Amino acid sequence: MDCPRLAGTIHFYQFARGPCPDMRFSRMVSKTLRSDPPDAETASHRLLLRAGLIHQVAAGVYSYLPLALRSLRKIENIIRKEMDAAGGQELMMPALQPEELWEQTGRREAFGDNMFSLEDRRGRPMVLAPTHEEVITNLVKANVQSYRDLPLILYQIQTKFRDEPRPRAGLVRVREFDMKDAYSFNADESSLDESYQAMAQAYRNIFRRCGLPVLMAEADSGAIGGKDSHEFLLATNTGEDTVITCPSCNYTANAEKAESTYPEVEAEPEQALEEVSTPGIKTIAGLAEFLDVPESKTLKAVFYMSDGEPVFVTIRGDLDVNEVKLKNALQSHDLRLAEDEEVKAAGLVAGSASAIGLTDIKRVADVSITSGSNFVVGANKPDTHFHGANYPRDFQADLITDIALAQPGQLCPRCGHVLDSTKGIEVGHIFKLGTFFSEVLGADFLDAEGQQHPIIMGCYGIGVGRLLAAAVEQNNDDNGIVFPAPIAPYQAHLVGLNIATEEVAEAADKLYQELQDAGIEVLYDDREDAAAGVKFNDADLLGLPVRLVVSPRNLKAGVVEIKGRADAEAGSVPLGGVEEAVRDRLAAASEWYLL
RNA sequence: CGGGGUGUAGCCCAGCGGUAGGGCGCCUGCUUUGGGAGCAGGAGGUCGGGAGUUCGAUUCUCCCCACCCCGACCA
Repeated sequence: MDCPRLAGTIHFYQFARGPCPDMRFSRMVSKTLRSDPPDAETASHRLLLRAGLIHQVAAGVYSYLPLALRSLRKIENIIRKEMDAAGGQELMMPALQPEELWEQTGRREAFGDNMFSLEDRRGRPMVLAPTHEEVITNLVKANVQSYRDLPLILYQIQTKFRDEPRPRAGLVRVREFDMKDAYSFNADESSLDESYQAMAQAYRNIFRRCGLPVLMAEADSGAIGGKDSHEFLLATNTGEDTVITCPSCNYTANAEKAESTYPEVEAEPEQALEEVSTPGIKTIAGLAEFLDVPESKTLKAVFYMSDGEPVFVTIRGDLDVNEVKLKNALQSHDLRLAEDEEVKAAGLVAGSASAIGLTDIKRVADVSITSGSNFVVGANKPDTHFHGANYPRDFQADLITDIALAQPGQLCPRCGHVLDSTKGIEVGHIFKLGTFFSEVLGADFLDAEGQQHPIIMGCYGIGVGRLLAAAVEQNNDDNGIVFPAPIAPYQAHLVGLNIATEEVAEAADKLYQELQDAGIEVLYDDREDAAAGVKFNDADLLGLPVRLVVSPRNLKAGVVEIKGRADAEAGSVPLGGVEEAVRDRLAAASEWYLL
């Protein structure tokens, strides 16, 4: 059908109002799906596809349709404002980069198959960048020579590429994605800390202004780099990460990093080491039951391969190994569970192994083994265990440190309260990098005394597309998305019922125009051939914050129906008062995050 | 990379050794309009790709590819 406001004026709208003009439903490219896409299992994947926001091109590669793009732009603009307010300068760096650049820092090998690579026409190896530390460090190296040029915070919002082993859950883990990455450059540690704190505060502001409650969690800082690292996560049922939280003192940490304490096992007089027959017992649970001892009175043996070397790990039976902590403790590049043949080759008896008598293999133990006594441990022969094993009398380790996985129900390391846990999607990560990149690439500055130092760096990322997915994951109901108002593609969904009748068409068109003139973003369902039920269901599915209904019934009463997406019941307002009512609704919906 | 699953119309799916069907959507007309309407007519398919078996393969066999889920992986 005709679209008078668009006909012949496409260019005007593109320039006057950005790439996405206000929209009539009948002209919108995307279609809503009547049924759930069968392959999409998580809520955000299902709803983003079904509502017509995204379209899959390949595994982990999506097109973003106009509705999604509007939402992404809103998120980006919130990010821009906060980054600028924190002193950031926006720039843009290339996604296409020479592979050589990555070889200089050793990260070509570190990223391995996770990096997309290609050749240009001259056969020169190129990569698609997964992140931009190399490029930005060189850029700063060329532009900064003095402490007077520091500190500096630079950021970009750009497409990143990572050839993930397993893309999943729609926009949650993809191979091409929109990301904001920022980098700080400082002359000393306290200045780095100031930049880090400024970014942390900017992040809190960003998520609040997006209408999204966020968890800021202590995080593992990984192979490269410094002391501090925090993740920002949205709590969702389907998150990839587990966060340990303390309801009392607000200690919050990724389970990869989290510490915990657990009740001390009562110390007993040491008993003699005594062999017991345990036929067919291979697990801690089975052992504890068979011998009628608590699991905390047993020791668990786990076998790993660390950079090709077998490692024997001992931990108290009621605890589990945190592989990230173990990897860090070993300074290992590649850590994995040992396979059966490797266990046999090392002369170990799976199910009945212990450190007793072991000397020709690297032994790591969790600190938990030092606080208990008279443990049940493996006897290093089949179907046999020892009773009364004690550290260090009966066994030792080459390295004893905290390698235990924190679990809900254990106690907070700060205040002793019982810990809780939640699943979440990581949407941001901030990080003190230190001088790794500036040293390798020679980004130095002269201090006030004329001394040369490597610039101290930090990096700060937000996954924009993933934030959209996480927002939908966190905000939906049986009927569809419930968009937080600040990142909704449009603020209002104007539905015309019986729109073929002249009075309704006139009134709805007029209202559409008035709302736009008032600066309210409106999606106008002007379809003549869609039944009322279709329109209501589509409105619920898209989940815009405010729904307005113009119909013969409402017109007769001189009103327009108004309903917030999250409201149970609709209300009505006089025709003249719609704009104000919409503003009230939007303001009410955003009360908490505008505080 | 290991395990499991799926590829048939824009979407969801059925089917079968004899050359393809339903629902939704789409087009035309009529009728209808407050929570996924009705009637009539119509368009739309290299049945993921290749090879093999067969008189004949969408169907059986083998190989490959793509996608989904679980795991590994995720500075």
